Parts: sequence; C-alpha cells; structure tokens
Amino acid sequence: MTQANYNDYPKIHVAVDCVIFTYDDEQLKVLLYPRNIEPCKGDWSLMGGFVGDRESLEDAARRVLRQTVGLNDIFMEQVHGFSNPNREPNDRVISMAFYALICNDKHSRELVEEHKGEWYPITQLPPLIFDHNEMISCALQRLQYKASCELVGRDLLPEKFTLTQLNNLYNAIFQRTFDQGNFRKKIASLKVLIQTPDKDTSTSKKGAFLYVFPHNYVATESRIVKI
Amino acid sequence: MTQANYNDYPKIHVAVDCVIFTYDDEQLKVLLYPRNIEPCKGDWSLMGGFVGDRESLEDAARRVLRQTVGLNDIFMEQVHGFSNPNREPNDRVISMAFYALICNDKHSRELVEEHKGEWYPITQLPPLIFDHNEMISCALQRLQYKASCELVGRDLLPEKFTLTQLNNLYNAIFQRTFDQGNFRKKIASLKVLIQTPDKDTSTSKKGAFLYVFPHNYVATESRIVKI
DNA sequence: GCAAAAGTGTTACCGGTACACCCATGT
DNA sequence: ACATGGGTGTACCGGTAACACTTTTGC
Repeated sequence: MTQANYNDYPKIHVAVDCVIFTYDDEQLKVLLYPRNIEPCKGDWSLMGGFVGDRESLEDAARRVLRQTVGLNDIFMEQVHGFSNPNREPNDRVISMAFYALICNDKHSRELVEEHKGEWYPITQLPPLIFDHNEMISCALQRLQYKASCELVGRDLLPEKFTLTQLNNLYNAIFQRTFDQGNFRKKIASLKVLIQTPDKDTSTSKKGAFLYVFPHNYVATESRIVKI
Repeated sequence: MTQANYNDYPKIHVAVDCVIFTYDDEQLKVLLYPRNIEPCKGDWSLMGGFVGDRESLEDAARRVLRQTVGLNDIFMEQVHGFSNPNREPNDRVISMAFYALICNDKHSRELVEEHKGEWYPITQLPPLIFDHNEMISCALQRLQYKASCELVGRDLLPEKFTLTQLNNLYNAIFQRTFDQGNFRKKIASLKVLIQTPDKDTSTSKKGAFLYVFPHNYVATESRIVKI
C-alpha cells in the first residue's frame, strides 16, 4: 500500500506581508516600515513575517498585525501569492500578501512608532522593496472590489460617523468623488446603517447626524459602486 | 551589518491544486482524479503537484496542467491559498489553488484517461479529499467574476461558435438562464466578436452564424453580467 | 403546413447621474 | 444677513428585463 511520502519534495520559506490600510485626514493610508536587515536595509517595505510550522497563513498574518498595530480582531483577507524565485535577492521566499483594515483611532501608535512605522497616503507611496508596490496595487483593487459590494466603513471609520465621512471614505478608496446627494440616496436605499440621535458639530454649524453599523452587519446584497 | 538570515525560520511544503474547467454538453465541467496514494487513496481530488525549489507558483501550475491535459498556453489564475496546518492528515502542506479554462476539443484525452481523470459537471460534484470542494467553490466564484467583466468564451469554446453556444456557456457558468434576445443585444453592444460568413447547421435548420474572437482580444471595458 | 431554432423588435421600469434647491446655525 | 456644510427633490437618460414577434429551413 503506497503511503504519502513528501520527503522528496522541496520545502520553501513561506511568509506573509500585510498591506495595512487606515483612513485618516480624508485619505486612505498604508503603513510602511524601514527594512531593518540587509539587503535593502532602510528601504520602505510592508510589515511581514514568516509562517510558522503549525501556523496557517491567516494565523501568521494575524500575528504580524497584532505585533504591528496591537489589535486582535481585524478585518483581513488574502490578496495574492507572490512567488517569483528571484523576488528576494538573497533567499527563496514565497509570500502571501494580505490586506487589513483598521480604524485610525484604535491601533497602538506606540507600537507603530517603536518600529519606525509611517503612514503613507495611497496616492503618495514611495518605492518599496521587492514586489511590495505590486502587493499594494493588488490590495487596493481588492479593497475597491469589497467596497463596491458592501459597506466597508465599519472597519475604517470610528464607531459613529457622519454620511459625509462615509462619502469621503469612498472618495478616498476609489480616488474619485461621489455626488453627495446620490451617495446619500444609495446608502439610504441599502437600509443598513442606523441613525443615532447624536450629531457631529465639529465640521458644520448645523451638525450632521451620526450613524452606526448594526451589530451583526455582514454584507449587503446589492452593489454600492459600479466598477 | 545585519544580513538577512532566514535559516532559523521554518520551511514548508508548498503545492498547487488545479481546478480545470471545460465546457462540454452545455455544462461546465471540472476535471477530477482518483487519488493514487494513501491516505484517502481512490477518493476524488483535484490534480496538483509540489512547487519546485526554483519554481514560481504559476510555473508549478503550468507544469501540472501540461502534464495533465497536454496544453501549454492555458488561461490560469490564482484562486486562494489553503494553509490550515491540518488540511492534510499526514503532513503539513500549503496549497495554492488555481483555476484554468480549457477548450474541450483541444486537450489530450489520452493523458486524461491515462491517469483515470473524469470530467464532472459543476452541479454534480462528488465529495473530494481535504479542502478540494472548497477550492472548486472559490474557483467558480472567480470564474463568475471574470465572466461578468469580460467575455470568457475564447478559452472555453471552439474557435468558431454561435451566439447560442455563448449564451449557453454563460447559463452554465452562472447557473441561471439569460434571456436570448437580451443576451444577444448585450454581446452586440460590446462590439468585440467578429461574425464570420459561415453558419452552423448542426442544431437548427435555419443555421446560425459563427463568430470568432478578434486576435488580440484582452478584455471589455463594460460589464457583461451584473453580480 | 408545421416545428424548431435563429434572430429582431417593443415596451416598461429601475437606477444612476447631474444639478438645483432648501435647511439649520454660528458668526 | 450670509456663509457653510447638511440634507432633499427633480428631471433625464441608458441599460435591463420580460416577452412578443418574424425569419429560415427541413421534414
């Protein structure tokens, strides 16, 4: 009886790299780090880590995120596997890119600073090591796709937010402007957000109603944005 | 000067598994194989293979496809990485699922028979080993997404085909029926297919015009199907 | 003539877009 | 009163869906 014997097959270093998005100052931003080892020491890169022996890709990504921004329950999704044998000059590493969405006011700024992390607007990214720029492009595409199918505010905005904030978030994600009136109508038609009695008066005299996501919001059935 | 030293990090077996789609008998079908080693010997599975030391995931998938259906230039795309440490009972393997589209009349039936491959309609899949059923679900979703953004007939239909055939292909992919008149209008509006002078008379007395894709067709700008 | 598949036409409706307009309020 | 951002209303246009209809041909 033939038994599976995988010993003859090569084993390979497997890593994850995280495209961490946040929304701050009306911009979609990505968290970058100066690489601390040669080659390319000091160049900008995504935060990553190797996958452990008994660890799934998702577990590895969660671990990296915990160590990077100090958060446990983060929305996170596979983007693409990068596996060109020459993608790293020194050694052979296959890396799975992930993207994650975090609220700007919930993560640990101390942890980020400790590793000299910097938030870069998606529109003003520096050159990154290896294929990390490509990872970010792929991640943005995924985020746009997700945002076109469902409301993504829960993961990027504060608990309570105004429709204008949500509108601006979508502007930032798709790098275009959505008409205010039409955007509000669309959101209203989805019937998912809950209007609170509270108003935000920081940006207007009239004050804008604050909205929240329902507790168990998963996804909407209908498309939010045509892509 | 700190140099990258990855020796301390674990190495892992990496594999690819291929969801090979074809269109035959008005059905979308997937190629399955009886597993030839224990555990689960004889159970249905996708065709896969380990990734070589100096091989990208894509190269490994192409190699598997060549060995499986005897074709070189196949449309093929990453689906998702499956990495649960316990996904295979005997050993730890991370597998990248790919999906591929092949014309039913171009692949090598001898090769397929040699390994006892069987084409199963997507609607009548048997239970598969490990997480292979999940791989197929993910692959179908990807295919539907692709087919919603661009015409996929080139990879699944014969060189020349009728609009009814294309209509039926879309019915099979989305597992619903598209109205004949509306579908034809949609295809016409895309202005990508080229009508040949030839007709297919095998399924009708009147005969239906045969169409071809232009040589360098890549993708349409506008959506074909709302999803 | 009739059946069957190919192919065209008609109409109603829904949703997106553009844009004008009203509302509330602090200064 | 007026500027500012919040919020609403309207009119148009294009695409989609449902469905009826015509065409061609073999039997």
